[in-house]
Amino acid sequence: MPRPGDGAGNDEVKDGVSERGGYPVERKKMTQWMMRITAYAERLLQGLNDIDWSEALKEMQRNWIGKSLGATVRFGITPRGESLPNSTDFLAVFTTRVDTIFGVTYLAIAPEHELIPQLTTPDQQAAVAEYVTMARNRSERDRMSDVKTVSGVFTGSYVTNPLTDERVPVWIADYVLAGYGTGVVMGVPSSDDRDYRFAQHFGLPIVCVIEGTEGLDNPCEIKYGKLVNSGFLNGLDWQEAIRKAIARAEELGVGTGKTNYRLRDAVFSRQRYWGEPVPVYFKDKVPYPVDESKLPLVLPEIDKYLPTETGEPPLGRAEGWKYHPTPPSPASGEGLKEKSFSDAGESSKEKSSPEAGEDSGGVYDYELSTMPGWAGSSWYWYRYMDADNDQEFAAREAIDYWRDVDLYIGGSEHATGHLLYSRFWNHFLYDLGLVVEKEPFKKLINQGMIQGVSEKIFKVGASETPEDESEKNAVYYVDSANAIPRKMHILEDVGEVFVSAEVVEKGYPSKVAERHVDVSLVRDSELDIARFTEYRSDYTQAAFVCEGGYWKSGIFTPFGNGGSDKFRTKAEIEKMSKSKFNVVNPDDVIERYGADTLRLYEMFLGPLEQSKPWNTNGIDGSFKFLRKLWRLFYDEQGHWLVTDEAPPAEGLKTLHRTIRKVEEDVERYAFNTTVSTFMICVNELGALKCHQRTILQDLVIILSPYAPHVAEELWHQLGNPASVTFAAYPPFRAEYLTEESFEYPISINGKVRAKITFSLDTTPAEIEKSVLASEGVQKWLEGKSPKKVIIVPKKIVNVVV
RNA sequence: GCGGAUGUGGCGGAACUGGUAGACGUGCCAGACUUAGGAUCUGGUGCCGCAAGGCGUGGGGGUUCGAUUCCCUCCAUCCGUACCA
Repeated sequence: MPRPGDGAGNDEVKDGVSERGGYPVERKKMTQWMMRITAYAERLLQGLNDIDWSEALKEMQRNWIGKSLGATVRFGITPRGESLPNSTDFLAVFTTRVDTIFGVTYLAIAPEHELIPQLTTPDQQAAVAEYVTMARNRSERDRMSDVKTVSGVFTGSYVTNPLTDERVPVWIADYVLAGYGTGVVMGVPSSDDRDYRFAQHFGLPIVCVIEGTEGLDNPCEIKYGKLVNSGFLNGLDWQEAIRKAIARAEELGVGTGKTNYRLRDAVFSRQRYWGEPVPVYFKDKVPYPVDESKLPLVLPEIDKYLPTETGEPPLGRAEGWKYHPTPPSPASGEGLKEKSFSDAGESSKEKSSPEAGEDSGGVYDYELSTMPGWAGSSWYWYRYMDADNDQEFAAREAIDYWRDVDLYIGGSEHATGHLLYSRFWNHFLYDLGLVVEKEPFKKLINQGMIQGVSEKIFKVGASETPEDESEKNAVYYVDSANAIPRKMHILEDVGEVFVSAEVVEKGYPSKVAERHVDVSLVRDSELDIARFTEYRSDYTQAAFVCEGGYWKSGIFTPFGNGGSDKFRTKAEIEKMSKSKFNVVNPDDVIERYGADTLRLYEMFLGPLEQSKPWNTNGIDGSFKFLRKLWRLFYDEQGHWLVTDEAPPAEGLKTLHRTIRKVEEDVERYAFNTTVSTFMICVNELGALKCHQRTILQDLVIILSPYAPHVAEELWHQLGNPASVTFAAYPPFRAEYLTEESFEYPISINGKVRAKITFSLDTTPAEIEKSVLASEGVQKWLEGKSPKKVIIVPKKIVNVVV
């Protein structure tokens, strides 16, 4: 997690604060190592088509990469009687909707745009300077949280629309982001909501170019259609118009088709201690890679894990941590400055000058920043393939054998972080020829999150503003007869007032604030006041208002309205988090029921992908199941029940039905139904009083991945010396499941009215005959003959009347 | 706004390619054994109705002999994301 003082990438900043930790983020210029993930943007996008991941996750990555197809068009800067200093005579605009170019009524540029000084006319100088300063001082956070306010300023200059030859004004607006596209937006108020708001606010003209938008209150309601008022684009469908507009722009030499990505390069430096040191040293401020013979570079010891006084990262504290190059090593010492990483898919032809860092002595400073967490997490699975290899990250044979990850089960919170970086690294390693698969994770399942159930109480007057004194010690109750809240008691010496959730729901006149309470203090939505005040000694003098009275110092004072004396909490489902006091520790469950029960219960809760609140109601079911299983082996007095008799047909049928179902379920990751299958199996074997070794031994094997501890124990009790994990999985045998007859549900007009059993060799004609003759069906026919009889073998009979 | 997902008993959920809706578990009701039980066992339990029967998978419509499942439409909830031009 980043801490104050760390560097963070764009992707690690959210709403102006660090995504993890929530620290305020400040823009600061510093030299950073970056990973050029943008070079892989297109391949990372295309690769998504080849992997079996959830659509939600793929979509998140697609959005993050943010590919947009569009065009850059150059708007000529109208001479205003003086020449521009930099001979720049146009403003380039990136747009995904060139087709609407006839609707452009202004251009908006980012407040950071470098041409602002040249574009500003003398009479607008003051206004522009003021606006730019204001926009700059607004923090990232303000700019993001306040998206509704329209602001901007006119530069005084005009540009010429190259496709229409129209003159349009240039404005500065902070809704334009300097970092995206060219930092210039062509304002089309009739087709873009932001442009529309901007034009409305500043009274700029609005020209409708999409058929059917003229006369609408807000023309942006229709964004796609045929073009109108658009010269040579008139009558074309918008997509066709884009092609034609680009062609025309290219022909005139005023623009080109262009692809843009939202994805940014990733900052790879961290100004903290714990992380892999970057194997780079500096000579005359130029970075050089550390010679391979000196790798791995190990973190030096330091006295304090804090930045140095001069603001250097913690590694700056290491005494004598310097690089001493090994004498002559022809391969080493290429200046990194000279060496450029090749673009994706191309190999670098550039060679740096060999003598750059070739030194045989001297002492140099190391890079002081360390690598981020994803330096390791982006490729670790290759180490699993060959964990003991200390020569390379994994031997070629190991990689050829294991190739990629068959199934990755992970949370969707890693969608645009770890899971994107890993794909990026893997593509890079693939390009270097070091790995054999382009995509690292063939299939990915997002497991649902186990959420917490938070309990909240309501505190009166907990807002920042000082409360009205007369309200401070007042207690209200709801008169149940007319449901009007009444002010009844003024309490003496009351520290705080808390109000039961049911009272708040019915309307409590004072301002109340929600506060989390530890879930262990709540049972069935009732707060244990005694334990709460014990745990929070600052609340010993607090009053707890319930429907029928209030508690204070352990004494209940009734209101006389017959209401409850229970203090209710409000339950809410949230992420489990210490700050929400809703964390439950599985250790408690294990302590009480054992790890197998917990494991089974978690699987039994529901589908793997679904999030659900942690609720131990029903955990007894899993526990009882394991005890029933045990009782197939031992009776209540602890006598061994297993026999070596030949297994009965019914028992074999149960066993093999279970084997089949468990196999099917594991294929579709439906562990919840697997557990219920085991429950059915044990219930049936119990009813059959089935204690034959042949059956129980196979059951133990198929159960062992799901309840490993008890399975292992029973396996040994059965007299097997080796672990059950080495036992051969029992093959499914269909012959035990053969049936001679089937009980047909007989439905009349789609409603099941009767059931009749037929042997499987009964012909449909015979079935129809006896069904129609049967009492149950005759009753519904009321003498009429049926319109139609549908017989689906081994499924259903439907009689249409 | 955009994108993704999910809606079934009191609760968690099952029903895999259209074929007995509610498996399994929990909860609840009744009973057995018990001095007792957070133990065990048996029976019942979608809703309305004394019953016959009717109604039921978020709402409305459609396809079909038959729809939780397929199509259209609307609603609700959750997650992600956003001045991205």
